[in-house]
Amino acid sequence: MQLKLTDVLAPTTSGIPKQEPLRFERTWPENLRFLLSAAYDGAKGKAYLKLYNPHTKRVELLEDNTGHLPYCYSDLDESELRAALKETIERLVGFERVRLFDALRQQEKTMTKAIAKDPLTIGGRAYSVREKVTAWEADIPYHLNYLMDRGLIVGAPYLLGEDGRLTLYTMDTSEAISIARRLKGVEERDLELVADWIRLLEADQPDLPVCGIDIEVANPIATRVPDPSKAEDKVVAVAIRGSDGRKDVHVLVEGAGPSTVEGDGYRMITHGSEREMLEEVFAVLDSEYAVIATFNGDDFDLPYLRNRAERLGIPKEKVPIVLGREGATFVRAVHVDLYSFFLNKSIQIYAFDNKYREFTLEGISQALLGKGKVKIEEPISSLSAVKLAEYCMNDAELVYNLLTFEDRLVLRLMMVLCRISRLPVEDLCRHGVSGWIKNLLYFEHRRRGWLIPRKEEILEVKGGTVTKAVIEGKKYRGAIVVDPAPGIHFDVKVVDFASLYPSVLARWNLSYETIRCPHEECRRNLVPETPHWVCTKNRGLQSSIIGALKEVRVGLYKPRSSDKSLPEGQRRWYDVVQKATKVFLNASYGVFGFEEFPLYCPPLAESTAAIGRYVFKSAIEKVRELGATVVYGDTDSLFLKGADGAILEKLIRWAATELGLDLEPDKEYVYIVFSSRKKNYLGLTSKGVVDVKGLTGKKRHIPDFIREAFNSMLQELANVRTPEDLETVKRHIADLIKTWHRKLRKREFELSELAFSVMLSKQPESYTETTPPHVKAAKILQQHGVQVTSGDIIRYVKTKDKVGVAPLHPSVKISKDQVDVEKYIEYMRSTFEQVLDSLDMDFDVIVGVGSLEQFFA
DNA sequence: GCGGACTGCTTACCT
DNA sequence: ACAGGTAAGCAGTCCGCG
Repeated sequence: MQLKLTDVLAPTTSGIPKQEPLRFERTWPENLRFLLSAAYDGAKGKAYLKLYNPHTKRVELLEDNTGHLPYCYSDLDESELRAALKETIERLVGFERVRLFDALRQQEKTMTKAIAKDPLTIGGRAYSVREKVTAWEADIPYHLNYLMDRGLIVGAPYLLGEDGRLTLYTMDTSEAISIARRLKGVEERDLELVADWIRLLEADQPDLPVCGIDIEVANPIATRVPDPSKAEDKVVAVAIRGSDGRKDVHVLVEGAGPSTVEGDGYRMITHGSEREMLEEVFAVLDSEYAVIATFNGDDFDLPYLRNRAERLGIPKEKVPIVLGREGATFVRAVHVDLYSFFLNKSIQIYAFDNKYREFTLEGISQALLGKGKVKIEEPISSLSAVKLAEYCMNDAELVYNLLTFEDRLVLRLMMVLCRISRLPVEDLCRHGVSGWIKNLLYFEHRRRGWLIPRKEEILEVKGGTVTKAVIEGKKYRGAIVVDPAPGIHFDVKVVDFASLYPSVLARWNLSYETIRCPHEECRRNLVPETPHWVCTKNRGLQSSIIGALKEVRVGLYKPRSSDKSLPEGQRRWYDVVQKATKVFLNASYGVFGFEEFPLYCPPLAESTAAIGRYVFKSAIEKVRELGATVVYGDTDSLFLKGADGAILEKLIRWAATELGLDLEPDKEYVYIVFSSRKKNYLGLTSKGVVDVKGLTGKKRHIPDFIREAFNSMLQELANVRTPEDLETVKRHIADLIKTWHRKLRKREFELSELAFSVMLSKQPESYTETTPPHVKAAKILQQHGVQVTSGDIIRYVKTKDKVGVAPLHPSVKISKDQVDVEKYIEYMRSTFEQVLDSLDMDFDVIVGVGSLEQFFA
């Protein structure tokens, strides 16, 4: 059955005119610039912008000429403010009465705007305005405030006028609206917002000159990481890998004169003087690249270089590094810290599909590039110049590759995320997805002339939650998981609601200002299972903006990312946009249930989940009414048996008309195996892939030995097409279990195959309640002088001795005899049982527990 | 003093 | 520092047992 929903329900996206191929390095007007970042120049007391000029391939700095100043709002009047701000009054320029829209109370409000000479007067000092009076919008970093007030979006192209004015350079609004109009499901009232997203996401992009850098420091104590704030030790190597082909590694060889040697695919430049070496490096970093990437440069490389330069007496104007409170950047380039970017959970999960686990250069590079660091046996300070050069160059190469692999995927992803969040790249890298959404919503408030509410205000006006979570300690009830029907089921079809929570947000007008709004007449518009109501008079801010983003993702970028008729380069770009929008949509509900989010609104998060449950339950009921069976379901997906094409079509049409939501056919399983456990199943999809969810056999911490044994079972299961095939395959599975079991018994394994690898999520000392095995192993490592920190993956094997575990590490000697084989058999048993249960098989019977055969094995 | 039942902690997963 | 829901292993504790 091939149900083509789009044919039934809505016009396809093929009705949308295809864009001309994306325009990289095409002919742009002479005054075209790309906005890369904004910053504050403390010395001049002014904001400035970093603009990339694609014609000269250089970054230009544009100082503010609008007279913009830092400010915040207060509900006191001028005289009250003057009295309260006596200590800092000379740093204030003045006060203005302003009218703003108070969205919480849905009414205009008069506020006093306190305008300051510098950002620290607003916040950051003991006498700052926000310390002395209740202030609004006083926590926004000044450079972000500046971008918001000028409506400027980083990552977007602008035309630079003679007067320094910047005009967004994109397709016309009318053109964007005509595209928006053809997307299905876009309401007339949201057309403009949808068009705005399209303009922004379709805008041209430059091929920025980029590089990756890495430094090495000679520290006398090998186990201690050098302190960048002191920068006491010499910088012995700096490597730069650039998109212009530069592969330079500068190495300090004291006593020797300057020389340039061609290394293996790179240039090694030796310096007799550290100072001269750094000056030469600084000159390159101050002019050649628009984007400079590091791995942990915010916390190490850049502050180290900056402070080391100062120690060496290099004049300030020759050091292009700017240190800020949150990190570091360059004067004429933007800094991208890949470490903090990859640390971002949303990036890890949604953009990279959980492909990397560890947040080290080695771990991430291995997972994404299939390459790693150069192995060295000695400490940095005792490496030969050539070895050091090779090591440092390789790291810079990895950094560069991480930024640029797959057609600059990461760089493009960052630039799209900047466009969506309206953040500069540096800020984007440093903040989590809640920071991104915060900035987007703040920006929209400013655009509309709305006052950004204070966190306490929202809580006071909107109140808390009323539902009870299933998990103790959670704030409200979440999604429903249907009990799976245990056993093997043939011909199962899955349908799911496309981006359920964002759709609910959009469809039910959910926003912090529309939930429990002040209008009496809206109180009847209740959210199921709660006493909350939703505004019927005004369109919610975040409801419309997230809704619009969802429409462009679903209507444009998702289909285009897999549209084989498009050129590959273009498809890749659409995949980047598709990924970036996914990250935003996925987080758009959760942030409102996150206490630290400045627009935290418990009833809003609670209502979103409640409507999600309502929708889900209604769908289950509808399935039954249509005569099919729900064999499993989780949050937004339904696994159906006995649902033919006609039933699916009816179901989907029902969801569209009755709920206004997209229910989509997802996978089809030839067969699927459920135990009684939720979030645990295995099935063969119609595409011939064995899909495994949640089973221990696929968890990443388990020993390779067990995973391999489990995978060999999956290979067998891939051969099952009909119930008849099952018996043969079950026999094969029994055989293979016997084989793997025998291998374990006879100790035919390498220690490394038996290693559990579990992440240490805190410092070992911080485990006060219990001492889990991986923590025991970590503590043993410490006793052997091995450094362990939070975030490390600890590898250990289970042993027969009293401790029960031994870390697997070169510095700890263990032998195969120490292994507790019984424990591993037990682990293997429980891993397999999750599947065998439902196939009417029994691990113990297969391996013959208590049998003579086993006794003599 | 010992073992089973139970609870809470921890990690990894699913949506 | 997006959310809640689920599974599993293990450490530690409670409880019964003349």
